[in-house]
Amino acid sequence: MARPRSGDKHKAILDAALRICAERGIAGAPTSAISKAAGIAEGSLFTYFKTKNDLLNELYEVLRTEFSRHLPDFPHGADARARLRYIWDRILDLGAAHPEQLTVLAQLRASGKMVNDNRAPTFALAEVMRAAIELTAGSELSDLPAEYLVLMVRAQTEITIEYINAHPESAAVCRALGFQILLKGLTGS
Amino acid sequence: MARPRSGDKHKAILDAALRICAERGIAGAPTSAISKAAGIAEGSLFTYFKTKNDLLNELYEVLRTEFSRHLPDFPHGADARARLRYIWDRILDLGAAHPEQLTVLAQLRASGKMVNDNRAPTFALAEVMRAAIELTAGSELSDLPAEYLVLMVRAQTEITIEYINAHPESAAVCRALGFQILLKGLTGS
Amino acid sequence: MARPRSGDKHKAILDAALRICAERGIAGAPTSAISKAAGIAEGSLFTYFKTKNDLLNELYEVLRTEFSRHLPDFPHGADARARLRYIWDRILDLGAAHPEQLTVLAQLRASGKMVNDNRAPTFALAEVMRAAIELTAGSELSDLPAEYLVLMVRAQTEITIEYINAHPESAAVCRALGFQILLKGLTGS
Amino acid sequence: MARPRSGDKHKAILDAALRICAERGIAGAPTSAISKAAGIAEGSLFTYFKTKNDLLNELYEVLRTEFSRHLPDFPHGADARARLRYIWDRILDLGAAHPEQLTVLAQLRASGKMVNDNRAPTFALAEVMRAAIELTAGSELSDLPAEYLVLMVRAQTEITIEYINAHPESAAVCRALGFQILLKGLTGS
DNA sequence: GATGAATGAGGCTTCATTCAT
DNA sequence: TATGAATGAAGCCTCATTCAT
Repeated sequence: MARPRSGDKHKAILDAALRICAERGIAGAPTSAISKAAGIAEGSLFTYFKTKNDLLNELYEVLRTEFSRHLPDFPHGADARARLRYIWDRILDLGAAHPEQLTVLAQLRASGKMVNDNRAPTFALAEVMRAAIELTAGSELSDLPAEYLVLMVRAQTEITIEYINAHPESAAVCRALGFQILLKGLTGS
Repeated sequence: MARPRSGDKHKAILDAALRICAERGIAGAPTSAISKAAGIAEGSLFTYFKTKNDLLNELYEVLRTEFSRHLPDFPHGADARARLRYIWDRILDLGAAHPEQLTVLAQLRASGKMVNDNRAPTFALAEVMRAAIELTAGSELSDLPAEYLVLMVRAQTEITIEYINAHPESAAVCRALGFQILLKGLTGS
Repeated sequence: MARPRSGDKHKAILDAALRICAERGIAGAPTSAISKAAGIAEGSLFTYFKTKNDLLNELYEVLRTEFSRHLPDFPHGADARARLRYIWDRILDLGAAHPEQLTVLAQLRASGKMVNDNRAPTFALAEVMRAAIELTAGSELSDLPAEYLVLMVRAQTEITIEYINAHPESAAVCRALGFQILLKGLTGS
Repeated sequence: MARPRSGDKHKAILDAALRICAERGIAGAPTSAISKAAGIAEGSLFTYFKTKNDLLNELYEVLRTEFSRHLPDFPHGADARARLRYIWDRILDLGAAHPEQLTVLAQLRASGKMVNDNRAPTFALAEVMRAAIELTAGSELSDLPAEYLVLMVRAQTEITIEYINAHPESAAVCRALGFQILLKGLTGS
């Protein structure tokens, strides 16, 4: 683990925090362990983040946001179903490749320490919302707040990932049929 | 002959733990605060629970289980839809009446400290599973593991409660249409 | 371990204390463990001994004294050498049979908590002193305080037991030659 | 770059531990008292010693070893009797000057918590052994394990110091005649 | 007398944060 | 800016002792 060059320390700390939190839980992630994993001195961490809580908040934001960066060939022109499916697949891919990211995201969300000052929705979230609105348009479901629908989609993907990680042999079925349930729920077909 | 170990005190500690954890998060719930809230001395807590973790585990079990106790007039004879709806309603009721219980349950689940030695499913969980199986019978969805379906229902109820607590004005819509989505997802109608 | 009959509780506690102290050291011998080992309730211990320190002091006294009870056929008429040898042998016997007793005695002595209100010497100690005085009579060594000689004999037996317990194969040599050293030291022959 | 870990502080802690243990016994030496006596914060103690037991072990090693450092003009060329006498005198000197060191050493030895991973014998111990071997050579006593003889010499010095500290007026006699006993024991003359 | 729950003062240790170097 | 020693407030837990039953 080469010591990262000076400008990247900020990122190195976030990476280290992610790793440690994933391995040992937020409660088991002292700043000392994080700075060690980041290859810096204990005190240096506080040059980059004023408090541990600031670090955690930024980590939360990064994790929340980062996903949207990995949607290069999003099918902008396709229909709502296809666009939702695309995001569904990418999230499941991420869940398989980096389960820690989602684990930690969930832990941070549950910790009740996140500031959450009505941040801008990420690209993915915005797209999920658009798709959900389109899919429910015209039916009674259009009475539902769009944010509620977004929460629902997120919950569905999260438990699908959780289940797949615990039972990898069911990955294919859950991916396919999990989406089908989601879609039928929203469209009735 | 001696002062008997008090069942009340046992319960008082669990109640206090629930309250403190709900208010300040698990991490912000020192045993000192819990015992104080329970009206006992710091050391006494350890007469009833050998370690803090034991207390948390028992709290988890209680919360997990307790819900099933409040289903007096469960419609055993009704069809799957009605039975699922009954449970859906009761959970939402609980979420409205005691949001802490579900908050803390989620926190404990996320903490990764629960022993979870393949405990028997609660009555409610078992019924959800039965209903889900009946509802998906005959369709492709019957290929899905029943546990996955249960996770899904739980996730759906949780986010519904979360949303309602944040936006009480949408309570009615979310309760009705949230269930409709769930049902359509499972049955396609 | 049958619960001892009421009158023997005092002794049961002392026995238990001896056992626990030997196994886990004085520091690792909480009153709770002692009372449990004695088959009584935690609080009952304090019916028999006002404080833990009192118990320890009495245990000390018992251990110190008890040895003298097991000298039934002490050769009162024999010469100093034979009498000293008799005691030497009996102490080594005890050290082999009940190493805990001496271990704990040493620990208690080192703890610095013993009251030690110039207690009467035990029979054995008194005999050691008489023998030592006789053996050194007429030589320069008679200038030494008799108590010093007693300490010396005790030290010699203690380390002999310690060594034998650690290296049982040397038991015979140490017993024989250890005594020879002691005797030559005192008499020069 | 940072405040360097201070060798002084390391030593100050050991000194403080020695002092407190001597005054109040190991059991009466909380880390809080030690750090206070060392003039540092409670937490700082653990910068220098990972656990209290580590501190105690190192203290033990220091005490065990340190004595050998104060034998500047050891008479390497002299005969066994003279060399043994030299060490005997130095130990008694130490016992008079720093009785705590030997008290605590004995306490630590008795505590049963020392790691004692077959450490190299100190210079003094090695010399005692050599002298004892020379002195007993040719007699039956040469059948005795050398370690036993070392234990014996140590025991003899310890009780001599103990007695002298309790009865300073006998210092001269005990020093002279105590050694004479030791020597006669080993050589028979 | 016997019981064991109750007490609360400490004990050891961890940790976020500060600050001298 | 980087470092890591220093800090001291908690945190969890143990334990001698008391006291209601």
